Amino acid sequence: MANINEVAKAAGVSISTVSYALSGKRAVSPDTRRRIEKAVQDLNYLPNAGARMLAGRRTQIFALTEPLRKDTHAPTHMAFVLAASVAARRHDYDVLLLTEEEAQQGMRRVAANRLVDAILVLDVAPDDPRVGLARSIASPTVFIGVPRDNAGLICVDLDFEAAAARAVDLLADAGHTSIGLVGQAEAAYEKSNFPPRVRGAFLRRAEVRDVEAVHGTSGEARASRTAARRTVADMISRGATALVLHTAEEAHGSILAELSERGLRVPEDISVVSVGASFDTATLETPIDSFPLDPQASCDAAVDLALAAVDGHPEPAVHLIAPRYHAHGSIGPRHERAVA
Amino acid sequence: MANINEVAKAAGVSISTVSYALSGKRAVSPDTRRRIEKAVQDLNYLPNAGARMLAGRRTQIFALTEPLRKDTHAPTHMAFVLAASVAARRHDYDVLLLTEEEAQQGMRRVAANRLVDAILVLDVAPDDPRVGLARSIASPTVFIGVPRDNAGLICVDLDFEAAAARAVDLLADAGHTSIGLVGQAEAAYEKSNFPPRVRGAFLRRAEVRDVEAVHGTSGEARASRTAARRTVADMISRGATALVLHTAEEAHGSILAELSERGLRVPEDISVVSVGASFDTATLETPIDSFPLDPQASCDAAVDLALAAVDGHPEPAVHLIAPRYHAHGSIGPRHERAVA
DNA sequence: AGCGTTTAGCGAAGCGCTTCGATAAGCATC
DNA sequence: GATGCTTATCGAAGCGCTTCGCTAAACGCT
Repeated sequence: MANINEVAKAAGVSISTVSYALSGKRAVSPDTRRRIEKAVQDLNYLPNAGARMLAGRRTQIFALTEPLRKDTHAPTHMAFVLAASVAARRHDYDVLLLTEEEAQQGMRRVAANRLVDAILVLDVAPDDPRVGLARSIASPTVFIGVPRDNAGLICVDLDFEAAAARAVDLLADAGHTSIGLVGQAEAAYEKSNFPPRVRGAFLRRAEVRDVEAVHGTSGEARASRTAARRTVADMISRGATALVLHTAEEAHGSILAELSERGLRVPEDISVVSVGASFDTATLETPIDSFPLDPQASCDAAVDLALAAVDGHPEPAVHLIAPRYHAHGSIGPRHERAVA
Repeated sequence: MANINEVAKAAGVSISTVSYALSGKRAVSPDTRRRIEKAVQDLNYLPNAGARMLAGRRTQIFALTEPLRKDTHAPTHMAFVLAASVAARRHDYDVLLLTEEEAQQGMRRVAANRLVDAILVLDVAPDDPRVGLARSIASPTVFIGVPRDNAGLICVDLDFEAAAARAVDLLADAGHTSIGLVGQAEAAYEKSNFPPRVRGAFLRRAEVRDVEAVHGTSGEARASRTAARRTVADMISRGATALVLHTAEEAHGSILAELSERGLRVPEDISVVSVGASFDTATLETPIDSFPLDPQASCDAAVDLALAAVDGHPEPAVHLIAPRYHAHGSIGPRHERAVA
């Protein structure tokens, strides 16, 4: 309610001194600073957001676009939204939500509006319409995910290729010579950007390591328990002694159930490692080694890039985040066994 | 990029005329209006958000607080966030996210800040700390959910009591004399505001209709498949011929599985109706009649109330939304049958 | 003592809008 | 033709801040 004028009066200084004391952009004597700080406390002063936007060049707001697709995994998405908000707040930024239908028109609006300093794009599709939009608007835009055509864009993502390759390496190092990748539903390979990246890297690395590799999906249009189980059963009958999982939590569950029903113990009879999971694989029925999705790391990086872009140092490039490995004892040496 | 000055120049009028033409707050001649509209189009003009906030009294932004609890059901929550955003946009409002940890301090901040015109509070707990906060800040605050102490607050919620009572009525009208309510996990009766309301209304209405009623939960700390199935099994063995479900989607699924495993057909052998579901009960294995949660209706109402409060007509009261009934043929007349 | 240099603070000009009078023109009235 | 109403438009003040440029005072040098 109080404004800078009242603070200035209370502290016995001019408003410009108050402004400089608060922003730190010019030196203010320790004594004066203390008087101003006291006045700020006493009056419970916070600078008016609108005035700040108008006079300063910043709005201290990022826009965050919601997913375009209806079938986005809600908990994962929430984790990203949360991580983005927290990262933004650490830099004194707020987050404005641009939802689905409004995402595109909204991006245009808040950019022209000068309502936000930058836009963060979540849940990026391979051919995302927001790519073209980003190129045509004034606001710096950071993609959390990598569209196919990313020339000139600022993108951040987990390095799925590296994660998949390291998963293969771990298994190959343990002596496995036949590895299965249980991937997402087939439809996801069209609509989302990382499933194909995981698959590609998996197959390439298997080739390099000279291990037999098969890829199977966990459903057609959408992931299903039965499809995932069928895929696993098939892989096992074909001699796979290790599995890389790139599926949702439910599918992880049913895959582990399938293994246990076949009397296969992890890691004694079969090794399992998860890639790009959005949940905690340690709390599964059988804890699973994992290169998880890292919303926080991604969003932290995205916010840093957004800030840099706001400051006029845009770094148009794909910034990949090194995957982190969480070991939970689900990888073991290969043992000969009868096919279950 | 263009500002009101350039528009005024292009249209050959003063800036105040442009402002009045766009806001419609004073009459502008049709001819002038057309020239201004053309200039706006040509220059792709949108009024600067900061300037508008400062000069006008509105920011055209609502804050939306995220849930405080970690165990909130993500898809349901997303539905509310989405519905709130859409409702807000219909009135030319944007939505600013205040997440968990920041929810309380953030409410204070954006209120003092004048960053938002009103605050919408989601996922309200019975003893929500945001209640006291709401009373102490300047921003109008609308609760989507009903805290225990709601004196002087503006609250919106589905009328859970009415839904539960109507569910009982439907079943009693169909001739059922023993009804079970499968509720949420026990912990939810402390942490959330509506489970106890549903249970209370269920029991009271059963009393009025003179039918036998039992209430069971679907878990302790958190809902579990097995607990839900056990509760159902118990109810059936005690002679229940109808069930009211107030559980999550997964529990609905396992309850239906339990029924089908016992050879009980819906609605021939047992009637089922769902209350307060956040998902579509028509797409379950067996479609179930439902009085669903209605994020859209709730959020529409919340936004209307927020707008009224911004305009200085606050309506401190609990506004209950009449439940809507979706029939899918899961209620039938009572038939004698042997206990399964 | 006289000089330049740094330091701390002030005043004022905007940022781009909204909104309050004021005014001029158009029209009807007597 | 003077009077009073409308109607359409304009000018200017002001929203609360940031920031530029300036001025004193204080300081250090020779």
